[in-house]
Amino acid sequence: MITVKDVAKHANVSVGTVSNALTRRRPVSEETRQRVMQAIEDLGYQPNLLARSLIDRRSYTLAVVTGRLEYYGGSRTLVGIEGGASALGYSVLLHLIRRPAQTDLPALLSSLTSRRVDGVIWALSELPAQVALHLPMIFLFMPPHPDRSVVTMDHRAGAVQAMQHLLAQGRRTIGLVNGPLTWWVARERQTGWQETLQTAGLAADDSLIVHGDWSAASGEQRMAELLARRPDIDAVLVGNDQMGLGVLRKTHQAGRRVPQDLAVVGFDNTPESAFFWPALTTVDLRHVEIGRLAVEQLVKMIEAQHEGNGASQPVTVTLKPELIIRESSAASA
Amino acid sequence: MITVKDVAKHANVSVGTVSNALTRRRPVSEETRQRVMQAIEDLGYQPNLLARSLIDRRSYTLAVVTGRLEYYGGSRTLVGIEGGASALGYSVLLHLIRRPAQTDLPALLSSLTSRRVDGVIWALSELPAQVALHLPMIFLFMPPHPDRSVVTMDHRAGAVQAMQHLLAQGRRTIGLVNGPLTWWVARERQTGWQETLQTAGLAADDSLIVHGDWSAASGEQRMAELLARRPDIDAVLVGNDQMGLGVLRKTHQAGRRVPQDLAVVGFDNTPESAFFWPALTTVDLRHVEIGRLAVEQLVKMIEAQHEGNGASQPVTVTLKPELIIRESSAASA
DNA sequence: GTGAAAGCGCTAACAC
DNA sequence: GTGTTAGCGCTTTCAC
Repeated sequence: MITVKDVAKHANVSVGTVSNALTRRRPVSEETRQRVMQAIEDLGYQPNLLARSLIDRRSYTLAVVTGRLEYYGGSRTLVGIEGGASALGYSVLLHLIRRPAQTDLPALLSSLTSRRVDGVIWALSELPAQVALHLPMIFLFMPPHPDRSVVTMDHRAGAVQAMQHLLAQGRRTIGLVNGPLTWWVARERQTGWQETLQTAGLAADDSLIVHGDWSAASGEQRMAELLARRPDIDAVLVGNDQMGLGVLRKTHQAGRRVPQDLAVVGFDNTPESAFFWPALTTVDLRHVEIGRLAVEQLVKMIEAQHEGNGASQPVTVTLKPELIIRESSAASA
Repeated sequence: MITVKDVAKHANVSVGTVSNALTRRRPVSEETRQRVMQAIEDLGYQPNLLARSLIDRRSYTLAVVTGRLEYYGGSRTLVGIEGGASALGYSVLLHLIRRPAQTDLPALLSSLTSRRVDGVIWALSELPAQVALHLPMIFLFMPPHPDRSVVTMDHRAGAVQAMQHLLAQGRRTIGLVNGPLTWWVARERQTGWQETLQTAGLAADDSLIVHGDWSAASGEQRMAELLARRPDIDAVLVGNDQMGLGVLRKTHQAGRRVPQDLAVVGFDNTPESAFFWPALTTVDLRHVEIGRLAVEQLVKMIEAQHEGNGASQPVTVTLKPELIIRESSAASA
């Protein structure tokens, strides 16, 4: 492995000059710069970023801790994070947590600080017991909190939008195929569903609610139960598009037409949802933007801390979702 | 930030002893070990892995270079890679390449060596112009090659399996909705399609082939064209499940029943495919296993190199896919 | 078994 | 502008 020393010798300069030529932190005469560059070229020198990090006390690395990539939201958010990070000159260290409950979260966190990551994006609804205070962190998929920097989406508003749309289409008995209530987003959407019904003077009865696990499989199963219990429903709000797929399938099997007999609205706006049968009306959750915003916010915090301004004030950013109207929620025949 | 020095002082030992107590590379008396551990606890010491890496000349970090996560295969493979890596004590540095053609691949590679990653998993069909020879690398989504270590899937065999199944169900005029032929996997599957037809004494006419871009949208469009040109088809082999979704939708719109009038088989075995209408027969590509195997192979290469055995011989691992039979390919009525 | 000192590859501070 | 040297936090000789 070839080092600054070799380059310095080859270019007939000192190691300090090589460093200066490379980082431009101090001026170097154009002529020697050329010579250094030539030497670097000749020797195929690759600076050791680890050594530099040791001095700079920063690694230009961000860690992202997230859950199962099969959830569309998590996967898209990761895309946004990676894009934002590489645009800002940071690398991304990826940690996928399959079973948060069985995972030693504090140990993970200390492994991250050992690797001297500059910041962490915590995209997992489970929180680590205690957070290293000096490490800049952004939390996703979580309610706003005064002590934490959070980038989040107004899921409740999304549910309200979807419900108002269904009401406007003449629907009156609207079921809810939700995800598990252990998820904050699921609780928020349920509140939105409930509030809208109550405001409209309609019953938000518990018998209208079932809970899946976000999978298409569970959507199908839970929809069967809902249909058996409340055959009178004329619409369903579904926690995500994947469950929406299962709901559509079960509805067909039950001999009901969508949207004539039953309207369906999902969440996520996956690319596939436009090609379901019929095309699914859905709430776009702007996952990629969330990821990008999270990185930008995090990098701001890192820079601030590095300028010596100490830990910055927690910040909350809340995005509004967008309703995408397609065939599955057209007015009843 | 607190260092070995602080710990040493606090425990009344030398820094060397702290290091030995921590890494167990050299024996330390039980009594002093306890004292050191206590000091670490007291001070909340976090060893700096960067400094350690500088000496060890290894970072226990793997880089994965891959494309768009919206492709199911890429996303699942990443899950396998991360799982394998963390099981073996390695971290994963993620690089998502949106536009391979516009990306400076050699620059990316040298940034990786600058970060002193121990190895690279190249899960991108585009190759970097020249590869640093000393850096262990595994290539995915690529044909076997004598100079490269490749972990791959026998896509041709997958296509053959699917085609033989369709023939066994009595289908005779089988279209192909493929991905772009710029992708090796698409070329392989097309060869499998063609060979099976020819072996069966059936025409593998070009008019039976259309090419989408792997999206559901393109599946729908291309299927429309295929149906217009060859209304006589009684089955289609589709390059992936997402396009399969579009194909199903267009087929319904055209008033054809699946599977009675037309059988459909996809590739990938996405969880959703079992909930398409009707449930989609598909070829499982075992993406997670590919990722896991790739990491295991890579780590072997890294260890070998680190033991001083020099660069190891290139290895090729080829997995066989598995056909998952569902409703969409049942025998014609 | 433990301490002192050298050194991994680099940048920063201080000379000139 | 450039060279020299100390030192980032750690491991690893080499003494004892």
